[in-house]
Amino acid sequence: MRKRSKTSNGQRVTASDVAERAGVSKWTVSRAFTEGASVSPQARERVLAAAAELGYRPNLLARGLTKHRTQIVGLVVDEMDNPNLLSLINTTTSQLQRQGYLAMLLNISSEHDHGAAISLADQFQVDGLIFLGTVLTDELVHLAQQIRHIPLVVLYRNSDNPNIQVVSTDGYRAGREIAGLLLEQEYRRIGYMTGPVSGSTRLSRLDGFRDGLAEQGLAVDEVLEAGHYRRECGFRALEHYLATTAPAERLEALFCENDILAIGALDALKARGESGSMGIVGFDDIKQAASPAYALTTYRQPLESLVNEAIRRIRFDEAQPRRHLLPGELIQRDSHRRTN
Amino acid sequence: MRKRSKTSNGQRVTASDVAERAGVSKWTVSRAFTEGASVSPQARERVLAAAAELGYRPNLLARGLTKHRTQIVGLVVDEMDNPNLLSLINTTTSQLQRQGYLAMLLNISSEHDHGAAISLADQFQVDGLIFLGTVLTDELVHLAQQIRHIPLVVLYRNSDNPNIQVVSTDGYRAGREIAGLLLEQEYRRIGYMTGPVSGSTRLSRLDGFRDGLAEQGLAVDEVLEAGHYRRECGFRALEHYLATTAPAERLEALFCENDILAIGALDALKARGESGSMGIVGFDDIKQAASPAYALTTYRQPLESLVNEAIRRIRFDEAQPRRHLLPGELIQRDSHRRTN
DNA sequence: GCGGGGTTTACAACCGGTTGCAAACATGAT
DNA sequence: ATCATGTTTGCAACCGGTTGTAAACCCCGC
Repeated sequence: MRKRSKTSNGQRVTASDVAERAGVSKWTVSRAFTEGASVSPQARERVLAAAAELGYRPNLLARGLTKHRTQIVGLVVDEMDNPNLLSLINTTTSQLQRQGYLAMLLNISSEHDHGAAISLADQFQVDGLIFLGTVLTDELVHLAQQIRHIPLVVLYRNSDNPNIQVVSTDGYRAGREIAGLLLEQEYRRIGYMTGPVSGSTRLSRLDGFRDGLAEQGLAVDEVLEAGHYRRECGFRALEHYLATTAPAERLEALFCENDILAIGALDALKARGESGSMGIVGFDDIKQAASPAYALTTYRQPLESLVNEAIRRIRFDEAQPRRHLLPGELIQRDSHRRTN
Repeated sequence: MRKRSKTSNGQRVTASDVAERAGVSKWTVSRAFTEGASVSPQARERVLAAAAELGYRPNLLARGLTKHRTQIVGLVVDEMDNPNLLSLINTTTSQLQRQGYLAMLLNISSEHDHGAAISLADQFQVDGLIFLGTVLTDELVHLAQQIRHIPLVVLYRNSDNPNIQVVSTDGYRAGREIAGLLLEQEYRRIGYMTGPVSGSTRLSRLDGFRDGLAEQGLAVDEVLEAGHYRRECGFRALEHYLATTAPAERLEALFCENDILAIGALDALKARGESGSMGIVGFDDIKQAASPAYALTTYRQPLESLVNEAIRRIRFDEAQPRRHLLPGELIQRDSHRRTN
């Protein structure tokens, strides 16, 4: 038995096969598939027809080899236990696909393979790397930068490393907008609930919030520390606060760093039968936020735009690293309003 | 300015560069990097040294082109809103990476690109496709099978399509084991809580459970329908049951299809101050299950083994499609025991 | 009928590896 | 010293595309 005769019995249909079928040479086939190439309309027509009949689909490895561009983006992901991450992965990948890119998932969360994974991605000639909600160690950045000149983008997070591209939601602006919203409601005693203290995510958001309040001569009265981005943590933090603070002295409104925390907070109010006694605002606009049980007022990050911007930066590999902050959208539901 | 002189100034270090440095020919370099090739130890030594000095890393596109194997596995994912999926993606990708594979994430959840995504994966010559918790339409299977001969594996789910490889936890066996556990506790009135009725996942689990109980002459007394795999749904389902059933007639034990539901159920008991009045068993062993607040007895799926089996099937492309069911592990904590 | 300008197309070389083949070499037995 | 055997190594060809160049072609005006 022979090994795959070129034309007929072999599984793979190559450009040469199409060429033969269409009565042209394989170079013409290649040109027929590239946008601005000089091919006569009728030649292209014939090629495309032949390709369709034979079910030809170009081998992207071969193409990548010559073009030095693969349309693959490495998605470096950490913290695989953060449920919020899933929605980020979701929008990122689907947006990438829509733009003709494919995502190679590099899971950094387990053990020490940080270097190995990135190196592997490099060997596959990825067009760029997107870091998704990763705690981006300097080691990691260094690693990625020295390997080859791969465009790096940190998405959704704010890295303070100045050598790296950042595409993220403008937290400062969001904080201000939310401050404005709460001031409209004429709250005076206003608080903030924070998750893990590490994230620089928090900083800009809280800064903007502070500055927004300050414009009206107000300040953040109380910062509640929830510890983690988990419903129970938000629940307990507010529960504890309510239990230890006299009603007259309580906060009138609370901006939570995160929808998860906000929902915990709403649950805590409900559990004490005090729903509506405190205006609550979250951040992210997760699915549950829209449920009528919560009707959580929150701030939606412009996920699609963020991804597209990241892709743009990979595609054109902007010269000097710069952070790009996009505004999100305030989603007004009911939870920020007084109802009693 | 010239375009990348081959050896020195060009970014990319190729096998030829290494060859020159090591004083051998590039073919020897290639052989030094393949496992069972015939190369003299000292030649390999020199090549490896030169490669290390130059920072050579083989171009995997080129390798894939000739070897017809890429070490890339397409991970077809749907239902991107199922939080359980994240942990599946996590273990799957990290296990793949550990085995030298890379995962290309194909997000099917949005719109109509089912075909496009799979076709794209094919063009990248993926070694196989793994369907992860996907509602696997026949159209999808057909599509994937006709394109090229790509090994397909459905992971974690039980497809009833006989033309397709399935690697999954043995739900029937799990059901029996759990039945056995509950019988050991001498419960008589035993129930089952189900999520969406569609999944064939459920069937085998419930079948095994039924058969296990039947061995002792018992049956499933009550099937509670929670609707979705969400905590609130489990909560409400049990809450409603408790509210409408006289204490004397209540179930003594309840096997929930899912830890999420089980946790909802535990919360419902707690909310009524009846914690410990009903033995609860879940399925999956999610993180929360281990928390002392729940101490949920559950059944852990052998995730690593499942992935490895899937990889094995992709690598060796088993001839006839067959389903492969692996046993999981019963995790006994406290929630299945009587405490009052 | 011929030469000039613009398109199309064929060709060769290449991207960066792998692999079958045969020559070169080393080894040990006779 | 000779030969059979086994191991290394160099070479050419190839994987399936792309791209620069040069030849072939077309249309047109002179």
